Amino acid sequence: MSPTPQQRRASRHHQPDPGAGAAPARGRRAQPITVAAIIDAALGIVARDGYEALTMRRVAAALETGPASLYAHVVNKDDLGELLIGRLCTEIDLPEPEPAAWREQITGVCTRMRDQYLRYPGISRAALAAAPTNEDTLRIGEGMLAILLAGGIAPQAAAWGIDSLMLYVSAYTLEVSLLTDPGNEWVVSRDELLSRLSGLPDTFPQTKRHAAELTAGTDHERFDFTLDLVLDGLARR
Amino acid sequence: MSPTPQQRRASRHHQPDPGAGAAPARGRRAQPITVAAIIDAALGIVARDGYEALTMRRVAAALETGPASLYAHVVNKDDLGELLIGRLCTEIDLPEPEPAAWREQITGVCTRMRDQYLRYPGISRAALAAAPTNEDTLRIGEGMLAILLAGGIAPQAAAWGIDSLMLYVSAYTLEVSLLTDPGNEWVVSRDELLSRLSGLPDTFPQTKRHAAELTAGTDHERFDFTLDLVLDGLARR
DNA sequence: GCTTGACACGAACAGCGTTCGTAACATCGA
DNA sequence: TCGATGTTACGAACGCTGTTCGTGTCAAGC
Repeated sequence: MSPTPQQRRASRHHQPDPGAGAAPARGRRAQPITVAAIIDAALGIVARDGYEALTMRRVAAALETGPASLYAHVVNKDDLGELLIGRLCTEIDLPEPEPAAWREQITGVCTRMRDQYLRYPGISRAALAAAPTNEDTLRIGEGMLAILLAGGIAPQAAAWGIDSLMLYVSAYTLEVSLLTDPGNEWVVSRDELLSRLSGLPDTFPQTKRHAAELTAGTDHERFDFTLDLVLDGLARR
Repeated sequence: MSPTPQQRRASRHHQPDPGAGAAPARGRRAQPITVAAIIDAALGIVARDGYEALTMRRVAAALETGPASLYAHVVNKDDLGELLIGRLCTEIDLPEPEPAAWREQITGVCTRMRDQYLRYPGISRAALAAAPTNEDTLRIGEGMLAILLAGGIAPQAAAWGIDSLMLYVSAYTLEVSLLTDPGNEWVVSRDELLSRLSGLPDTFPQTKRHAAELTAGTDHERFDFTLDLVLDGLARR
């Protein structure tokens, strides 16, 4: 028998599984249901309608089947989320460490992760939930660790720094996704936001005075700013 | 009539509402249903069973009523989440800025937020979703802004720094909540994690070599490390 | 006493994740 | 060639969710 979804998941986390054998796949469909096909269908839904709209039933419908059929390939919905993150991480390629260019290399990886996540609005939710033993995310960690170490960062600072950076990328992209979601009632233009801050009561003196700075930042200026902040700190340790 | 939940929410965001008048509350219950009572009941559930277990039906049951009754006081579940975050933010007191002690003051506020969030596992999910115009979270922003400005940080750096810090606090607490959730299948001791990292294939050389550093950090050492990193960076601009 | 209007809530709807039992097929041994 | 075997696919159902609608029930105003 081919591995059960449970075994698949366990091996993705390098955990021994109370296992069984394996055998070739069989079936009677024109296009058999596979994990890869499920991931493809799911990513399509997330790209079009956001992570909130991702349901087992919709994935099944996209595959022209019923929801029950998915559970032969996927443990549950959380598992599917993890698989999606895994796929996204696999598509990120990591540069060979160049000691002199460690900052640019790290920024590059983070930026690629950011853009990858933003293509699938809200998927960072799954990234935040993904366990630290997932092999695909560990691959990114390995790559970033190699870059930082090559750049001369001390191992402990590098380890914790990577953690902070990946956490920040996930949180930032999740926030951006929520704030630009057209289904969100509170999405608001910069001008509107600025006028609301200026209209605050006098118990918010600093916020009113610096509303311009608080609402500043086009594109991903805020993102770059924070990355620089953290990398500056790492470089100095 | 007392304000509809919609009007309440709008005013919390300083948005004009297409309003109506107001009138004293009436009812025929021993203990009338109020927004405050709903928040209390909801926080009790989250504290005990986590944010995932927060259900309109459970909140209603705690108030000895049916779910429909809540919708006279709360717009929907997202609104309830925002109210919870608002309550938590209200309970955080902000120090009078002391220019010489700005670092300690900022760290103090972030730490209090962290501990507050951690008391209600998973609630940071709602914090990440909360709109940037919510008055209660703006209050924290105002307080931190005042501290940073008093400490001599440039307004733009202060504004973006606050953003990063609050985002990090939410993300960090969310991660910690998920990783220590006893219902989580992947929660694992430090020793177990370390042995899994060491058992990785040879395509993970750095991860295997520095498994100790990657799994290091008791209590909130990682949290303090990142805060220091960001504050160092802010101080230098 | 009667009307008015705000509050509370029972019942229901559509949709969700997940499980169970069964039907349909490919392969293998005889 | 013909079952027997084991695997895949899936219809139907369960229990739960957020939310809405219509009705009941009380306090206040005339």
